[in-house]
This record gives sequence, C-alpha cells and structure tokens, in this order.
Amino acid sequence: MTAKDHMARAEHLPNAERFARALLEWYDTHRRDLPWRGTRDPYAIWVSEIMLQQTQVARVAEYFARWMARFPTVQALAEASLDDVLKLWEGLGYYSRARNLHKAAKVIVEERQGRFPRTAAEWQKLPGVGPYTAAAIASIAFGEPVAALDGNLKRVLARVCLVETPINTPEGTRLLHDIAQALVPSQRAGDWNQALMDVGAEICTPRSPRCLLCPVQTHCAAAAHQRQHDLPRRRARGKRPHYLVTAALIWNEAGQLLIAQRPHDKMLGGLWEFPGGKCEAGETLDACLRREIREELGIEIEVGEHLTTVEHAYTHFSITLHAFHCRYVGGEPQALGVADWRWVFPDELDAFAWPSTDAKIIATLRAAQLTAESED
DNA sequence: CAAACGTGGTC
DNA sequence: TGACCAAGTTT
Repeated sequence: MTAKDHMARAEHLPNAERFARALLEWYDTHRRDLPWRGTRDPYAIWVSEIMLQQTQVARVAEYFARWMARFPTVQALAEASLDDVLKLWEGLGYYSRARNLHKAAKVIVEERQGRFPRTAAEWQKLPGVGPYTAAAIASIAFGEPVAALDGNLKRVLARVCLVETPINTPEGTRLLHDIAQALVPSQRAGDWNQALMDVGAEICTPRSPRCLLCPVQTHCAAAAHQRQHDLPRRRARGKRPHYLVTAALIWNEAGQLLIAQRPHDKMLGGLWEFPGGKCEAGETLDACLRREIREELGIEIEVGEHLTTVEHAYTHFSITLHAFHCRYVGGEPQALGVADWRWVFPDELDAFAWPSTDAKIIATLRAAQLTAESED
C-alpha cells in the first residue's frame, strides 16, 4: 500500500497549522523540565534518546546524570571499556543499547573525527539508531522537520485521527508515520515531537486519558466520538512460556566464587552471572546444574544447600530460578558456553554488571552472610 | 516480517 | 497474580 492510500484512510487528519500552533503554544508553558532538555549537545540528546527506548522518563532520569558525569563526551565514551559501559547501564535493561551506543561512539570518534551526523538519514546508519531515534535527534538537535514516531505519538495520533489499524503492526506503524510526517511543522519540529510525547505521557495516557486538559482536544476525532477509551487498537500477543532455571554459587577452597560472563551476542550479553541454565523435562535441579556447569565451563561440581528462589518475567518468557551453593570438585574451567569466567571473592562482586535476577541472589547472599556474622 | 530483547511499575 | 505498558532496534 502506498503512502497516499494510507492518507486516504486517515479521514480525520486535522489542519496541520492549527494543530501545531495549539500544541506548541501549550508546550511553551507546560513542557516538562527534563535533564536532557535545554541542551543542543547532540551527544547528550543521543544518550538520552537511546536510554529512553522502551524506558520511562523517571527511570532514565536516574541513569542519565550519572552517565553524563562518567562519560561527558563521545570521546570519553569511545575510550571506555565495554565492562565499564555495561556497569553503568546495569539495571536499565535491553543491554544491546549500551553495546551499540559504545560501538557507535567509536565510529564517531575513529571514523568521523568526532563529528556527529546532522541528518536523520545519517544518524540511522549508526548501530542502535533506528527510525525513531534518528528523527528525534535530528529534529531536536538540528531542527530537521522529521516526525519521531514513538509509542506516545502512535497513541495520540491514532486517537486524533481515529485510526482503527492496530498500532503494533507494520501497517499501523507505516500509516501513523505518514500521518505524523504530514503534520510535523517545518519550524520547531523538535519541540513538536517532544510536545506530542509530553501530551502522550501526561494527558493522552493509555488508560484514563485526561481529555479536558488536552491542548488538541478540539482537533481530536476520538474525543469527538467518545472513542478515546477503545483506541488505539493493538494486536494481542501470545502467551509466554515459563521455564525452570538453576544457578550455581560455586565455591573453591580459597573462599572464591566462580562467575561467568554471558556471550556477547545473546540475551543479557556481556553481563556476569552465576552459571547454570534451563532444566530439561524430567531433570532434577541437581542434575540440571551439574550438566549445565559441565557444558558451559567443563568442570565438575557438587550441589549443596539451596540459597534462594527468584521469580522473574522477561519480555518473552518467565522463569523460576533456583540458586544453590555448590562445591568445586575438579577440572580447569574453560569458556565453552560463556564469554569469560573468573574466580572472585564475595566482596569483589559489585565491580561486575549483573542481571536483576543475579543481583537478587547477591543481595540474599549478603543478607545471609550478615546473619551468620551476627551469630558469631 | 515475526520474534527477540530487560526491567519495574500499574491495575 | 498476570497482563499490559514505557521516547524501539535488530535480525
């Protein structure tokens, strides 16, 4: 389907000039005061946009200041180690964002002499920068009139234009992109994008939209037809599987723990963990753990006392993770199914970047150690 | 293109 | 409690 066909189906396209005027007027007095606003530094805007992918503003705010203090320039980031980068990203999720941000910083410094792209098309060539992020940076930092179609714009414009197509489909995305691009003004495109994001975050929310406060309510077809509660439509996603998983706290005679780094091209890539893995059908936790450790590290262990159980939901599946104290029996560890491994004392654990499940195991371990000490 | 990719908060 | 959601990108 062509862009023109899409537009023909958007019967409720508002007048672009009046829509933009109402939106920007509201933005001038109601804009949120966010840490990455008020700068035109492409690096700061880029970092914020990568952090904001699928992540709420309040959460990013916790990480952004710390990041900018540690890596204030693209040169500082390019010179950093991936381990340091992941440690600062720890807990934010979607770690390929951090790996790609680091990779792209090296490209900018080493191949572009430290010069940032100026257009969305150029930005999108960098790893981790897709259509949304490229448009956001180009419009905010360089004033390019391109629509930055994020979840907020999709929701707001689906309501304003009464879009019935599910917004989480390629077709819905194409349609909404065409609508957004038809509406974005040639001046102040960055403010226009951010204004729509603010409206989406604070007024045109997924449930209970506050239409009475909305600056574009008079332009909104959904509000006119009382459809704001059943738009936008989404295609339901399937049910996610649940897995039983084990993790081993393998102690050697020196009182050190064996930790492993996850493969860089896999989920949670580059983060460290207590090794283990998914239980197979009919397998006991004990057998699962010994098998996984043999497969990933080529060593033999003895499974001991149960430490804790962690329930966790990822995007596409959930797990029940059983962590056990284990005794190192023999064999020289090898990086068979892991990127790296290390023997470390418990007080050295904080230097590594952990997935949230393993962070919970460490917290339990610390609590148990404190209890043991107070009993001495 | 569908599926993979994190986490914490909300209803 | 479980399903949904949040400034998406990559393969």
